[in-house]
Amino acid sequence: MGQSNPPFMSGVPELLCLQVIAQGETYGYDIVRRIRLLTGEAIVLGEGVVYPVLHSLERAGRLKARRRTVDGRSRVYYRLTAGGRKRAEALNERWQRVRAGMDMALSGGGDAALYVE
Amino acid sequence: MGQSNPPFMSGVPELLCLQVIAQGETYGYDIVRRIRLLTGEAIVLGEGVVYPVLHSLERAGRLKARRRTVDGRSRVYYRLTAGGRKRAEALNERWQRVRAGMDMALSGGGDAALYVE
DNA sequence: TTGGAATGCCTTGAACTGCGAGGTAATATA
DNA sequence: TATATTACCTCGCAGTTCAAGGCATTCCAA
Repeated sequence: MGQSNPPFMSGVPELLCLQVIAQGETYGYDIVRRIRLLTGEAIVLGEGVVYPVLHSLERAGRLKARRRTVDGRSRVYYRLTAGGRKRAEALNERWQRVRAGMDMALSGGGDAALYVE
Repeated sequence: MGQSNPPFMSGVPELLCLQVIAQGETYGYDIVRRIRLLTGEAIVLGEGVVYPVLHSLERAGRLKARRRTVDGRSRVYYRLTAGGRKRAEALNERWQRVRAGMDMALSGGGDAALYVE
C-alpha cells in the first residue's frame, strides 16, 4: 500500500562508496578510511554503514566482488560494473541538484533588515 | 550508553525553515511553498515535514509564534529568536562542511596527494 | 612471548529522520 | 452548491544511518 519515496537527502553513502571504487578496485575497510580522508573528516562513515551498502550494491549487480589475499591479508575487493557506473552518475546528478537547491536557498542573505522594499 | 549521534546528513529541513523565516516573519503553509520555490523544486518538503520542525523549533525556544488574522485568514506567524539565529548559523556551517566534503570526494580525478597520511 | 593495536570482515537492534496519508475547518471560486 | 485552495495539525510507517558488538588474523612493542 503505502509506497513512500526515499528521503530526499539519502543515497550519499552509496554515492561515496561508488565514487571511491570508481577510482580503482578496493575493499571495504579501505573505503571507510578513504571516505574519511577524501572528505577531510567532514564525512565519517563507519563500517556499519559501508559494509551493508557494499552488499546491497553487489546484490543489485552494481559491484563485482572477488576475494584476494594481499600481503597475507584476505580481503574482498570490489570493482564497478556498467550498472554501477550508471548508478553513480544518477546519484551524482541527484546530489548536484540538491546541492544547487541549497545554494539558492542559502544565498539569500539571512538578515531581513537588509531588504528594504 | 544508548546515545547515538544524529545522521550526518540531517538538519536540512530545519535549516531551510530557519533560513526562510530569517528573511521575514512567515507562517507554515507559506514556508512550504517558499522552500519549493527557493530551491527551484530541487527540494520539496511537505507539511508533514515542515510543521513538526516548526513545533520542535518553537519548543526549543528558537522560534516565537503568534497567531494573527490577515485577510480573514488565521495563521501562525513565526519569527526567529536570538537562539534561532545561532542555530541557523550552526546548521549552515555544518552543511557547508558536508558540502565541501562532498565536493572534494566527487571532484576526485587524480590527486593521490589527498590521502597521504 | 605475550598482549594490545591494527587490519579486515560481518550483523544486529535501535534511533532517527523524513514522508505520505489523513483529518479538520475556513474561505474563495465556479 | 460543489470543489479547490488556504491553513493548521498528527499518526504511524518506511528507509537510513548508527553504535556496538563479535570474530579472526597479523603486526609490533614490551
